[in-house]
Amino acid sequence: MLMKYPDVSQQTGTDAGLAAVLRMAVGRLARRLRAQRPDSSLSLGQGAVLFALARHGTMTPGALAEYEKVQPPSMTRIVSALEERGLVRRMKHPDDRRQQLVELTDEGALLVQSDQQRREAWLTQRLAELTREEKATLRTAAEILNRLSRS
Amino acid sequence: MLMKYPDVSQQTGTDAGLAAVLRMAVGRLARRLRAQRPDSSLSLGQGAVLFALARHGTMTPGALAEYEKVQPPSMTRIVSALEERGLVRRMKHPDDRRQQLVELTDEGALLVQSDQQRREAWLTQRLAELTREEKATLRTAAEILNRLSRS
DNA sequence: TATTGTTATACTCTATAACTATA
DNA sequence: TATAGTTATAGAGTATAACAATA
Repeated sequence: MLMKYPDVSQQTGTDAGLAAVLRMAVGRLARRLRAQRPDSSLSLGQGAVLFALARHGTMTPGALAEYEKVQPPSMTRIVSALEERGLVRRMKHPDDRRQQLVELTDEGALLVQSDQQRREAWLTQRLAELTREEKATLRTAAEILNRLSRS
Repeated sequence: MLMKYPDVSQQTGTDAGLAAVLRMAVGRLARRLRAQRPDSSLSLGQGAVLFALARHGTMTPGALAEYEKVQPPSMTRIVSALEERGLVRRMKHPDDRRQQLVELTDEGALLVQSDQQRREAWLTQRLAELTREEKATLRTAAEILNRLSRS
């Protein structure tokens, strides 16, 4: 193989090199996941919001936007799309009428539970081919990546 | 905290649960990285292509599309954008005139080298706050993620 | 006929700026 | 005045379908 430039694996010893490799890996997998997503299912952002609501209960649109690292208008669109599909419900905040509370409907909760396996089918299949150690690495890595995203 | 539904961390014991968590983590970090990218710099896809060319030398557009998991028309756009900026050069394939070979220009190679740290600055900063063990985990995880994307 | 790559077109997702309602 | 959320608009990135050139 022609190697005009130093092998990048040597660059992962530095934070900057690791950042480069990680950025590529994350970008490539995100594109791959998007391609695998069935038409009938949810977008990456919609799925993440349902997931967050399942974890945290009701949240305001603003809190969801901050949590998912998108701007408020983007969250408006995501929540509106979910509401049109009957998966979430917007309620008035009891104390502050500027705010809203977003909550899963029964249908939304069901989708989170029952659709999760189906939506992750491709990735689940790939994961099944990994060793226990590799899966443990990814489990730990996922937590670290979430921490990075939130900082 | 209101917990209407089981904590997802309990679900990571299964491949499907890990797939769900990993998909969220990757999607969120990809959005975050996109937001951090400076205007003057390259898109995620453009950067990945320059990176691949630096690693593998010349590649055909088709090979690049397959490697980066995008459709050929998308790769045409990416390569055209890079060529307009003088970062890559398209050459005729010596044996098959239907094909082309894409190669880094000197300017492109320089950008890969010198711009890498700058483009990953935000992520590098975040990585610096991690322990050695956590960084080692991410290094290993990046390799696994790349393998997943290619399978 | 099959393959490589491009052009044409449309869709999805996101952001910034301006606006409304409430505090 | 400041804050929460929405609407309007634009930009980036991707895909599918149709096409051109070559094998």
